[in-house]
Amino acid sequence: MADKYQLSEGSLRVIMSGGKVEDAIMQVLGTKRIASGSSSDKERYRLLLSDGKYLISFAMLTTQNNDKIVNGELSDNSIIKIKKYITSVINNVGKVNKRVLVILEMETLVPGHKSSKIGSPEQLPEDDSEPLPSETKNNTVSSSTSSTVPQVNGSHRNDTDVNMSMQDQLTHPISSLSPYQNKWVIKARVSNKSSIRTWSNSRGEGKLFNMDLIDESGEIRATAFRDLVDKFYDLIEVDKVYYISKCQLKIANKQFSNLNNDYEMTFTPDTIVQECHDVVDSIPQTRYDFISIDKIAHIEVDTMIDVIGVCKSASDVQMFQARSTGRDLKKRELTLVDQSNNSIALTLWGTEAETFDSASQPVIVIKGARVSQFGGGKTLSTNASTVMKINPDIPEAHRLRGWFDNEGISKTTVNISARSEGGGSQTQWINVKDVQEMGMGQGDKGDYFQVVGTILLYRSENGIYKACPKEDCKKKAADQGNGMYRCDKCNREYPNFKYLLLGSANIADWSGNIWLSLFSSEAEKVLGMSSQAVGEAIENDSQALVEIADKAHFKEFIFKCRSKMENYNDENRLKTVALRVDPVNYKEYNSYLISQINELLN
DNA sequence: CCCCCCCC
Repeated sequence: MADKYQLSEGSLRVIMSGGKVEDAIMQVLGTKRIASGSSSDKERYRLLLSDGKYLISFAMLTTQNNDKIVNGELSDNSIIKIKKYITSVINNVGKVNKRVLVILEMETLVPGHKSSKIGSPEQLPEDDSEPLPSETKNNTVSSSTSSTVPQVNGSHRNDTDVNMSMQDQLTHPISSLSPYQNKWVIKARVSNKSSIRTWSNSRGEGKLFNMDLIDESGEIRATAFRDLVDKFYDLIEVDKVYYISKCQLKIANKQFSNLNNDYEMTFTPDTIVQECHDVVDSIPQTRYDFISIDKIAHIEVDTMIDVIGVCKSASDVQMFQARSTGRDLKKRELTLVDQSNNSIALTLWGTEAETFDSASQPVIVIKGARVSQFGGGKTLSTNASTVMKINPDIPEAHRLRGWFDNEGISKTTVNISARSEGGGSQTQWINVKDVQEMGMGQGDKGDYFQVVGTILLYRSENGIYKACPKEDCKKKAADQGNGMYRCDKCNREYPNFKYLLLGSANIADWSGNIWLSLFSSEAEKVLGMSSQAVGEAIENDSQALVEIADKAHFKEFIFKCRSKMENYNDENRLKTVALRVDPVNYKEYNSYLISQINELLN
């Protein structure tokens, strides 16, 4: 198998003197993990690389390729094709300049175990080409890429000296920045810029803003503080490309950023930022590491993730006071769904919540949402550093749109934000006959349980009423006969009302049947219609609910219920309310059945 | 040097 491929002999000599070789075929003779600065760092790997004639030990993989080593695809003797690379000359004080090869994109042609060492490659001699003038002059770094080699022609421009000094220089890939090497210039696109934020705490006060910088090799977050905010905030514009140098690097705190970099930068008084006016198509817009929604169920709370989903529905804006700060808050909860047929709630805040419009069911792309947990389900929340894009022009968004419009729209989804009653612990599964037999509803708080049941009969009589229009008030409104509706609870009259369903259904499983009352929101799910739509249908045809209810018959759901004994006319009656109705989550239900079977076997 | 982002 290995005979199929001929190594690109001599290509290392070209590449390592700044030249360009397309799709060079090389052999990996060794891999070595580079000691990292901290335990939170991503591992970095250095390769011993041969072109059959020469070998170099200064080859590095960008961390995006690490999985190839971890999964064993890339091992000793593997033959690879180098599809995209950058070289950088690193200045070692008092020593000869060293050129490093950074592999951005590669493909494994033959795995190591199916190959053996080819030829007798020798150490590539030290760079024998004359160093570029800018390298000597600025005592700094340079690089060339396989796709865009910056032109050293600044002397013919009418720019100022400062401009020329920046633009003449060859640049350094973001993925190779580290705190141990501070002579560099990057050429990066600003993919996101925060607003100016002020802080005040025990260590002082000030203002700051962050930006996300991106190039072909990777991305990094940069922050400017205090007077540097005044100096740079207006200069830096989103989507523009800049030459940036002389920032301080430090270990990134992963808790607050989802950028794929172990480090982040801080602007200093020496920092230089200069706009790049060339047309630079090679620098990407934004990098995403999308996590499919079903996988979020297993992701640790407080992790920052990127996600893409169709906004299937959204709540209205809700206003409340923060318990801790007393501040007035506004939120809106979106339901996102993707090809995994799972859905998750995403909370937007403030202005973003107010202005969001879900009517067209747009594709939402989020970079850096925080995973949180509520009532046993997982949810997502945006924060100050989150970037949200609506219907962005990226392939993933078009693919998702196509899926949703064609099939996703009609599929039932598993809601991973669903909460189980009782403080996050699993609600007990029971059979319908047990509701009576277990003596449910004796306590004053009632008993909670869930059943899987089929609707035998949905009662259509008195299934709807005109309620107080105030949000969250469910009181029946009295028609005053003059176009006004009176709510006794709010003690006022309104010119309007809202329809609410008064659901009642008989559901059955193998063991028996039981009558349930349903909250309006849950009755809507069973009927597949909003209360308002049902109300309007009845206005046109008083018997409309009979037909609507008939469509719900023989449908199967999970009913999460509360049973409580109530006293009616001196007679005790067990009342059971379906607090929540969901499509059957077979994964969850089957694991319950399996545990039951195991119990029987023991 | 921020990094709070809230609630059910």
